[in-house]
Amino acid sequence: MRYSKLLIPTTKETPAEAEIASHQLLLRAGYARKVASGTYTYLILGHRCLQKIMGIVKAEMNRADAQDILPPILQPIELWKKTGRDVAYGDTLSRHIDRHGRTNVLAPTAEEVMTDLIAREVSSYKQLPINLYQVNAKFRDEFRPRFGALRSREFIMKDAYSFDATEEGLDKSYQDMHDAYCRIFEKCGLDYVVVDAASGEIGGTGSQEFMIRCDAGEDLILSSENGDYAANVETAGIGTRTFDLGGEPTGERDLVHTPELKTIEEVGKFLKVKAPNFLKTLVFQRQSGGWVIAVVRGDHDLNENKLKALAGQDITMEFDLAAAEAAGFAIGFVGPDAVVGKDNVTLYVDHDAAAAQFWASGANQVDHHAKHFNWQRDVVAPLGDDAEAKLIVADIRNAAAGDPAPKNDGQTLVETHGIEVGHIFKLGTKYSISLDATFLDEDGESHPCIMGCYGIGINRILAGAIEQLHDENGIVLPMAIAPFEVEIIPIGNDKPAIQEKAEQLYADLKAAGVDVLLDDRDARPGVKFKDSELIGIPMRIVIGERGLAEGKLEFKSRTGDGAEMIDAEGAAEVIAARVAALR
RNA sequence: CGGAGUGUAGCUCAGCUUGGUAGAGCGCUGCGUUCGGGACGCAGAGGCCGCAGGUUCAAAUCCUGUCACUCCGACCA
Repeated sequence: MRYSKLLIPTTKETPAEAEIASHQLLLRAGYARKVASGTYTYLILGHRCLQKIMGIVKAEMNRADAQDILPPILQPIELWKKTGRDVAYGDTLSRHIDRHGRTNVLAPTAEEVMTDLIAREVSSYKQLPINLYQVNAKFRDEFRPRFGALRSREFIMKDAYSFDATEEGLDKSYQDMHDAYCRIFEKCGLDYVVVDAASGEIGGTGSQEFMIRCDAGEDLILSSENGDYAANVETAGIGTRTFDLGGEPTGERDLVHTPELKTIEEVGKFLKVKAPNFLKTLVFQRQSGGWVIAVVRGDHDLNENKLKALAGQDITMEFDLAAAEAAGFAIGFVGPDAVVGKDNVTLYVDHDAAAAQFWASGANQVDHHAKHFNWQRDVVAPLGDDAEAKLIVADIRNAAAGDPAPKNDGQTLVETHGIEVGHIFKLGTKYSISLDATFLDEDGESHPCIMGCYGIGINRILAGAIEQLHDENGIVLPMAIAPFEVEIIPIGNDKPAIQEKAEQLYADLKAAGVDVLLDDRDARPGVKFKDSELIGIPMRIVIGERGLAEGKLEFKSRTGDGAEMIDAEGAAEVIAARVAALR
């Protein structure tokens, strides 16, 4: 295509609204423009990129025998009521009432409509397994869209849904998708990592995320130093740790008046106690009755997934304050010994909080904290025979850098940030049961389909690629996903020989199947060079008077340092071969 | 939804404290010079100072409300 005909509004200045590199560069390089918070128009460069990514994704999905279909974005809410996700999704689910008063939703994902299709059309095990996918706009009314294409309200997602007759079938479908995803991200030229993930409310037995490593990523990844283990902090385990609840007190309990001080930071400053010497005590109410107290060290964060896995899913921190007070909890000032003397309360303590050392904690009195808390004296002894049932030491916190790796292989966990670009789940039968997607087996018995779902954020790949691959001059996209593969820059618009050579090379490269951009603008060379680097075209051919006099063209790779002179004669073939080698 | 901040030319911003005819740089248009790393000169176009009230002889500037956007947090597949 000809640069002069395209809308590529590059800017020298960085737009004030963009904080992170990918957002800034998407705007500066003229890839996209914002329409409203969390919604963007992708211009020619951005759109071509997205199409390249979609092409790779579709090719690999098709290769894995998944089929590309096109369900509607606007869906009747009745489908969502069947699975209860009209409620579970909350306000993130965008609703719309049509002229007849029917409520529709803008689909944030497509389990319902896909499963419903299978329920209607598939009835025999002979038709399974089957894998349906779409690449389509998705809408999530995020509380807080941010970071440009990283978290937008409207975005393009590839989502696939597998339906199997057996668990073994699901395992295979899942593994096939896992392998396809690896190929996709490799083809896109990205540094990615597969991590264990929490399957959360969606349920199921297995879940992995595909992360692009970069500092701007919203997710925290914990991995062992040798890479044998990697997991999202939501689910990352911790290796074996020791604990000791039996040590001697460090001193008499010392009550301190700490009015209006609630956070560890505030109280710590006031008491001159560092966070690792604090016990953080959190109270949960069990919906079926009773209470759960969780204790972690002040510098650690509770992991609700882990706690719920141990204590039950029906516990919540959103309880009525009056009820908590009635039960004897001085919310904001609770200490571990709040368990003493109460029925129907269970205490969960993280290993690192279960130590015999100096502790400061809440004092179980409004506006008071206590120094010299001691497990043996203040909790274990008073509980007596109840201790075994009511005091449980377990891993209930987020893993952090420096923790032992879960495999207990001597490795230590390190933290990195990542952008989640893909997520695969073993769903099981949750959706097939509620939408009645059943099949008859060989014996004529009816069973719900066993499902998996597999998502890829197309826009996030673009944003993540830019985040990962850019330099001080602009975007540096890999050949496979760049909007154009080669850019031709003629120097000297008034020189017929140069014009002619540029036109000829442009035509030859197009004929050779190369995506080529000809910068035919009447602009100074410096402007063309700067724009070329900013928009990140992988290969650049400069046609200038000096080189042409010797029958040469200048070839430069966006990633390489120097330029190289190549023969003008037969240049198209040489360049086309180099492009092909990097696709 | 809680906290913080910003809305002035297409973009980046100054002006606001102390009210008195709307500013700069970049970009854009025309002419000329220039032409291998974001050129230069001259001449121009372009703003209801987010919106609505209020105070005042007079509001970009002070007050109230409102909307939008950004960041931190919470939430979330």
